[in-house]
Amino acid sequence: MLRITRETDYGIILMSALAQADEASLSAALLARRCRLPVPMVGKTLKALAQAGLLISQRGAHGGYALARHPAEITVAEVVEALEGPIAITECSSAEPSGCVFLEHCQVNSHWNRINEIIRSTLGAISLKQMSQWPSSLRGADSPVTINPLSALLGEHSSVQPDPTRR
Amino acid sequence: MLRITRETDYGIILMSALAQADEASLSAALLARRCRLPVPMVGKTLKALAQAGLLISQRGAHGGYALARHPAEITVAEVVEALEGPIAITECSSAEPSGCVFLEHCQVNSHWNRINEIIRSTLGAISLKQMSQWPSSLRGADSPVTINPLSALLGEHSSVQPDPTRR
DNA sequence: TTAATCAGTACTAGTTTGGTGCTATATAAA
DNA sequence: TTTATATAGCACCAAACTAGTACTGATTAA
Repeated sequence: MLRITRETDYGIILMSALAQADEASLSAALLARRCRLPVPMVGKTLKALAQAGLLISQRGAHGGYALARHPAEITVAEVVEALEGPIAITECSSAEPSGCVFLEHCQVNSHWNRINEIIRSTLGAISLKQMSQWPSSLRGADSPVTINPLSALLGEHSSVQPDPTRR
Repeated sequence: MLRITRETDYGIILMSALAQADEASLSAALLARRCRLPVPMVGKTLKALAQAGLLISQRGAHGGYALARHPAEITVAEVVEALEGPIAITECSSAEPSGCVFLEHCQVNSHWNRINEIIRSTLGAISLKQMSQWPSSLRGADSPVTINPLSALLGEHSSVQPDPTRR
């Protein structure tokens, strides 16, 4: 648990595929084939990403989707927030009022806010360029974000590869 | 989004209440009253936490629940995992095989594993004792966990208190 | 024996997720 | 101008999950 939705998973995969594609723009159908993902969901996901301004769409023949910015300047946090809304680990971590009248004597709320901030900045410290490269090159310092808890761990953790299956 | 369930939220609040209670043991009904949470959900949540070994339950009159260990030695990660199962930000980050046959040429999977590890160790670096204290005392160094991305941010971020409502 | 209290299970309404289908609109090229 | 190719925008659906309720049984102190 504590999981991103499958659509967000798709979103990251698709954006990564665009980041490392030779072509400037790719159609939804081609992207689906290249990433081996179901076509309808790919269309839906790309639409949402375009609406959020992370992709630029071109209609009509020879149309398709292209990254709106350089992959080093798009963060994982942006993609997650485009597809799931603001990152909020609890109801009370979100920007909108949650309607809880007990906040004033809630001891754990501010701690969750801090935890939320760490998660947000962790995801904000990883660029699409990094996500689109194979693990060994993750150490490259092309992230645009300065606060970077990720860097504290990179290279110190033995990369855990738990199981040989996906989806 | 990217949210813990409300039951987990309750779980942390309840464990924190136990951590700072004068009594060694509290009944579900009393805890519910003290935390202003719905009684049935409190009972359900406490049962699950006891089953996971984080609480010790005592049946019968004058029974109730008590922390199984010292609050400084119980982490937020443990509570989350007790109520939601293993922390896995994607299907493929979990320990169980996900059945995805494309893992071998999935570029983003290993990156998610690293992100997952950061989130897990962030939650594993925060003790119940810390959660049960008011924000200013969070800086105290009583966490049993050595790898601590939290420490990189503590004291540097201005505490954001977004909205005055909860639940 | 009795009242208090946890254990276990089953159930339900509502929401979210994952996915499908259809129609409208835009565009390049024949 | 027509046609094939694409995206845009809905509306819809089944399955799963979440949050919460209800009830019965077991345990224990007084």
